[in-house]
This record gives sequence, structure tokens and C-alpha cells, in this order.
Amino acid sequence: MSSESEGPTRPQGGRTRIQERNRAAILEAGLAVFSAAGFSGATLDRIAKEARLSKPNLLYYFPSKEAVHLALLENLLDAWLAPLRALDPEGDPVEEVLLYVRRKLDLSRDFPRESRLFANEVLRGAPHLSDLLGGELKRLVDEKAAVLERWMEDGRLARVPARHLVFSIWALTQHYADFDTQVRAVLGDGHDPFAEAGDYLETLFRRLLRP
Amino acid sequence: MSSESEGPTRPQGGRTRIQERNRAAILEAGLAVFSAAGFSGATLDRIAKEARLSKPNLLYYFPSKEAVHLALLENLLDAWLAPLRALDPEGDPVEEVLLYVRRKLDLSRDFPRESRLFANEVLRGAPHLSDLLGGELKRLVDEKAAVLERWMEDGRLARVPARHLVFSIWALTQHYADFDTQVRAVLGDGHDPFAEAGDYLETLFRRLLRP
DNA sequence: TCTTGATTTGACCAGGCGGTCAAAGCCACG
DNA sequence: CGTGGCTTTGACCGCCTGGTCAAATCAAGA
Repeated sequence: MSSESEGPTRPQGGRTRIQERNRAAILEAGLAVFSAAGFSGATLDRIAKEARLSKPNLLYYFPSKEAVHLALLENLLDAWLAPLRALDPEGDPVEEVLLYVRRKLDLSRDFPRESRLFANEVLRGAPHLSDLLGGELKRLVDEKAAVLERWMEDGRLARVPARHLVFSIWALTQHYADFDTQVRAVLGDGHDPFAEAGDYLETLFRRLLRP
Repeated sequence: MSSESEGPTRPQGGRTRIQERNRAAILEAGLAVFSAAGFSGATLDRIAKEARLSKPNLLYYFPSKEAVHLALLENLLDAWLAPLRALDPEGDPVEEVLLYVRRKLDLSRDFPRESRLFANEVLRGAPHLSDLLGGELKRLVDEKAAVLERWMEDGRLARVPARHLVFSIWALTQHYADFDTQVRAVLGDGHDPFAEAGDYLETLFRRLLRP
């Protein structure tokens, strides 16, 4: 992350080791609390306790509750969009889409708290993300939709509305993280939701996209 | 609802007209506020104001904030499960599933607040719904999954994991209500998300389920 | 050791929260 | 007109919230 590794306690222009550690602890705690309780349901006391800090100490590192929340959302976005960014225009169309599905499902399995944080935010109307949704995200989707549409024109992918194809990938993969409670309640014991979902979604998108 | 229609102001055993009206206004206001702000973000003052009642007056009709929330969830469930209940074992397999998809998507379009209320609750781990999810809902899904599996065995429906098929219908239709902000941000102007979704989902499930 | 700045904290505050209560208003009936 | 119960409300309460602040503690270089 840092280009400068000198300075015993303080890489100049960067952060102290202590700052690094405490900010990380706060973000980790914030992720746990925000994703479980939503923005309004989360309290600074709870986050501070989870991070093993006092509340004023937490506020020494972040100026407000909202700042913690915002930092989390910003951190999130890169990881969240990476799988779509990785969609390779030079690859095999169906396999590229399936790879995207697989990567997105892995995110849901491995980072369910991040998924819920994001879902909570969009559910509330995305007060913090609105610029990103209409800006960076839209641009990325436009770009990749163009790739998908080219594949469709070349007859290498079945013709479907490209942006809705992307939506359906988001919907299906997020569902297993965000509605985990419901999924497990309905399936009952003796199931591995994510493993089953992986197979099912592969089937689904293969049948949908086979030219 | 009431079997007795006599009694000028009070159908015996039932509710006064005033009670009927005010309870309805509170539930309507509660739906608006809870779905927009989540449980913790909603305040009694806001709900009361929306319902044009004073806060103590609201609490005259419902004993607590939680009671309003609970009443809303209970009201919701019947309407929410109706489309699945309507899946007809005697009908044409593919058309029955498509009809279910269509009905569920209509719910998302016409009752987005209910959809978000539900999503919010499940996201939080469904503290209120947990019995229903593991009970009534599970039973209904089990029953309909059996129908779907029979159709698959008879070769009238492509073979897929029945419960995950149901999940995918939930995920895809709810998405257009719960992530409406994101969908519209990405699509930009000049789109009718629900109309496009209707066509796309029909294609998707037809290709998936065609035997 | 002393000094200096980074770090940590207990005490505190104003505002908003869910909820209570006693009193007032209202309305249909006798 | 009066009465009794349904309905409404202003005032209030204790608690929790996000956030402040001055003082204490700590770490490390000189």
C-alpha cells in the first residue's frame, strides 16, 4: 500500500502503526455492526466495544459514525466491481460470463457482511452511493454491456438484454448472501447452499446463453 | 372480514369505524416509514405524523413500535405467498412457473414498499419471521417443490433443483423492487425496468425449463 | 531524564427516542 | 341535557444516542 517504508514509527505522509491498526480494527468492527444492524441500528458504543476501543478514542480516528460507514462503502466498491472488471472481451463468451457468476458467488460466500452492508445501503435508496451508481458503476456496466452485445451480434452468446443479464447475475448471487437466513430456513439441514447454488447457476446461465 | 354488520358504530366483537380507519392509517404510514428507513431508522413521531395522529394517539391503537412492525409483516405474508400458493399442479408446467414469475414480478412493481420491508427484515436475520420461515414458508415450498419435481420426473420440465428454482424466482423478482435505485441508475433514462424485466425473465425461465 | 506530540479516557451534554399518564374533548345514546 | 365510554392530547420521563472536551497517559527522541 505505502511507497515509503522508512521512518521508525511514522512513514512520512502516511500513518502510524498504531493508527493503521486501530483504523483497521474500527473498520472491521464497523462492518460487523453495520451489516448486522443497519446504519441506524448500529451505535458507536457497540462499534467501539467490538473494536476494543473507547468511544472517544474511536472518534479520534474517524470524525463521525457516518465517516466510518462511508469508509466501509468506499473500501467495498473496488472488491465488489472487480469480477465484472475482469470480464475479458478476448475470452470465450459463455465461459467468461460463467466465470463472472462464479466469482460473484464466491464474494457472496466469503464476504456476506460486505454484501449485506451494500444491500442495506441500496435498500435505503443509496444516499451515499448515488453518485457512484450513476457514474462509475454505470460506466463500467455500459462498457461490459457493449462487450456482451458484440458477442451476441457475433452469434457467440444468445441474444438477451445485456444490462438485465448483469442484473440477474447480481440478483442471483447476492440473494444467497443477503437472504441467507431464508435460504437456510427453507432448505433445512444437510444442505450446502453455496455449493448447490454454484451448480444451479451454472446450469441456468449455460441454458440461457448457449447460442 | 366481519360476519356481523349490525350495530351503528360498533360491529360487536369487531372494531369501531374510527378504529378501523386509524389502524389502517397507522399501518399505511408505518409501511411508508419502515420500508424507507428500516426498523431502527423509523421513529414513532414520524409514523404518527405521516398518519396525521399524535404519538400518544398512535400508541392508543398499537401498544408499541414493534407491534406496528409486526402487524405489517403479518399482513404482508399472505399476499406475498399467494402467487406460490396459486401454482397449479394440474396446469401446464412451464406456463405455471412463468405465471408465478409474472405474478411475483407484479408484486414487486405494485408493492415495492412491502418488498423492501420484507427484505429489511430478512437482512437483519428475520428476528420476527424466523418461525414462519422455518414453518409455514418451508412447508409451502416443500409442497410446491414436490409438484415441480414430479413435473421434472415426467419430463415436462427440465431437471433443476426445485428449491433453488424457487429461490431464483424470488431473487430475480425482488431485485427489481429492492434495488430499484441501482437498476434505474445503471439503465439511465428512457427505460421501463419492470416491462423489460418481464420479457427478460420470461426468456430466461423458458430457456431454463424447456424440457 | 525531560520534553513533545500522539493517544486514550472519564465525565459530560444536548437532543431525540419509545413510552406513560392524567386530563380533556368528543359523540352517541337515554 | 347529561352521562359514560371511546378518543385525543400536552406534558412529561428515563434512557440512549452521537459527539465534545479537558485532562491524563504513553512512547520515543534528545
